[in-house]
Amino acid sequence: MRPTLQRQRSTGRVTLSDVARIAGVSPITVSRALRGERSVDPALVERVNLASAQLGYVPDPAARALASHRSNHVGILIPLLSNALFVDLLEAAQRTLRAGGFQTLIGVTHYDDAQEQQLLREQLLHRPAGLLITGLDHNAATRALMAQSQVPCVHMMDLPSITDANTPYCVGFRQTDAGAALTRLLLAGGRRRIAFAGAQLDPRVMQRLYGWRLALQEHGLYDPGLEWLNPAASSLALGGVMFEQILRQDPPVDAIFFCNDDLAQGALLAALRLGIPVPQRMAIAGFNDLTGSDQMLPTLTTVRTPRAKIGEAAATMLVCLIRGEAQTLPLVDLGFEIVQRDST
Amino acid sequence: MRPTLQRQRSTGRVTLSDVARIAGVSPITVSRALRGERSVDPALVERVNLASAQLGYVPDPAARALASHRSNHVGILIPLLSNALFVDLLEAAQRTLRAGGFQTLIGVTHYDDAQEQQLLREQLLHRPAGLLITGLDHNAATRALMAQSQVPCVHMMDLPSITDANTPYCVGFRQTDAGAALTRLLLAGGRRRIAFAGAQLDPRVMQRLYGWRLALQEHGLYDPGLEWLNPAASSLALGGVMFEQILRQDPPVDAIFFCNDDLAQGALLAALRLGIPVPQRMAIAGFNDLTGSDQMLPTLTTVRTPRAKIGEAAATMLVCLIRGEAQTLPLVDLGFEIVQRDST
DNA sequence: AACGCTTTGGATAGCGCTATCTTAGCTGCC
DNA sequence: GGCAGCTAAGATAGCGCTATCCAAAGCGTT
Repeated sequence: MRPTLQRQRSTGRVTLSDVARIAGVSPITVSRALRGERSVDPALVERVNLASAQLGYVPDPAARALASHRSNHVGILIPLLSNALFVDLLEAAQRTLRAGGFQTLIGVTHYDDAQEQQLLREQLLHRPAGLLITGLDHNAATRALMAQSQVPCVHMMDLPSITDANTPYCVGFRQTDAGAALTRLLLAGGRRRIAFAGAQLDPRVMQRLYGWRLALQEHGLYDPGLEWLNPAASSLALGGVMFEQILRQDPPVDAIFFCNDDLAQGALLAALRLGIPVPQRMAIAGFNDLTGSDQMLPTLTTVRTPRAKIGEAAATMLVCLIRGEAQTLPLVDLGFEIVQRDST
Repeated sequence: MRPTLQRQRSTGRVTLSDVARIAGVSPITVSRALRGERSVDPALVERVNLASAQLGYVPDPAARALASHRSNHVGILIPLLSNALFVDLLEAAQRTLRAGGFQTLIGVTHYDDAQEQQLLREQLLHRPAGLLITGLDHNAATRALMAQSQVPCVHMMDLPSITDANTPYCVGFRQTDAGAALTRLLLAGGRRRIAFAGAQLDPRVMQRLYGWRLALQEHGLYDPGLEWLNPAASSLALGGVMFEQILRQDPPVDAIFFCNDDLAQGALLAALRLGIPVPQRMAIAGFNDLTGSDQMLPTLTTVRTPRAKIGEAAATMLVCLIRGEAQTLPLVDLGFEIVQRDST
């Protein structure tokens, strides 16, 4: 003979039903009142809020996810954590999502398609409310997973070159334009043999490369020999190595556009080590305006990219999509800013 | 008249029951077979695995969490993402946890107790299987939350100075010893007025400070005026500023121990800018051996900290705790390594 | 007055799993 | 041989929510 029949497996947790009992309404009304779903009599909403606050009720995310087939998770996929660029993106996005009541699931793809797909699969298991993903180029399997899942998705950093009816939601800036703008600055400074030094060779680097190419072609100064591409990961050390290589090129190069600031910083340090005067013998420019670029000797000319803004805007857009609120344009271009310093 | 009565709200998902039907056993047996719980006839396990593979069954984490009161989430709390130290820690931990089938929830506390508590609270809502937390000092409310939740927890980076019966699980190294060891290296190099430059002033910085103090006191060279502490966040720029301040101190300082490599790197750049010869006029040492320290001019003497190993070992230990497997010692000391380069 | 239409609250029935209890079968032991 | 003592499989009952259907009430229309 059991002592209590009502509470067989009580876990001590405050549930919706407890709130309903105190508020004197049915559980489903509490559910609707707290979610703001449908229209509920304001007086009842008030009573529910009171009861909920009184009991310290907090909804159970697992139960919600099970019943509604949607969790409060948002999956974020970024290529690396070792590049400060993505860390800034991530932090801004996470802060914004958290304010909206979402938990983020972070996946680091290391620029590996198979990894990306696997991470996405794991995130989708949790039936996320939304997805935030870096870049626009993903392999067919990944795209199929996203499409099948029906989960709202915002892409960060890149913008598509052509826009049509089914343009995905994107927040970023035009990498190609930024690459061309920086190159034009170097040209305006009188440089004629401007090398492009790229590492990692992800899609964004390639777009900067195209921008550089375009700007040089405009002036009839393009030479394929000026393209220095290395698929290895970007780093200070690699920047130094590439600098030494490019320095030896003949006919001599008079400026280098490094695809990322860490490479450029490494090049500046190598120049110091070798006693090469920058910018006299060689102008050096980077990309992203990472930490330390304003501290280098000489200070580094670069492109300031609005990565924190991108993270925030993408998260804000995603929250709107999830809530089904009025949509702005699917494309948000946050631009970039050339920062001219002493290295050019 | 409904066409089918069996499947009223079918979601198309492959469920445990589907697997059970194919395997010819009851759903609960499938559950047990897949989790390896209790003893299930090997022949049945085989049949279940076959059926499961055939249907492509994947358990629903939300349903599991709801029924068992435990999710496959692991909460990770770290202070910052802007310090490469924590990024390395995080990546290693996340990789290890993912391999064990766990999803990580990442919280960035920004060294703010209230934030930390709030983040922990949000993570606990998801009934995590475990927690990974940076450091040992947390305020009473945070500690109470962790204790109440009964969730296994491993602390990263620091080790407690005294160990007793209820020592928490910790993986790290002795910050104090590392601070003292680096200071002794400077002393062995003939330096007599060694300043300590600290920023952020988190517990680990303070422990390095104590180590520095101990080493100087051993030689009767301790002087409170040599302590330069700034609560601002660590950065290259701040390192430059602190270097200039310390440079003007009288009687003159002949070596500076910076609590983190970014400060030391900033100092090296400032020295270049000001034409101060390093290490002749001033020896400079850092901490953590971050990216770029081996590229600086001169290259930076520092302490290499095993952060990736710590992340991995802590995650491994946590997985053991979660699974209730045989436990190693609660304390794992992974040591550190002095890296002597040209700046001292 | 009868009819549809909209609005709002509630009853019901799960979501897909696992905790818990029960039962069937199989020892061993006097 | 009968019964405690165990083991392995299954039946049952939720975990804490929300989707869906239903009913009652309000209200304008012809």
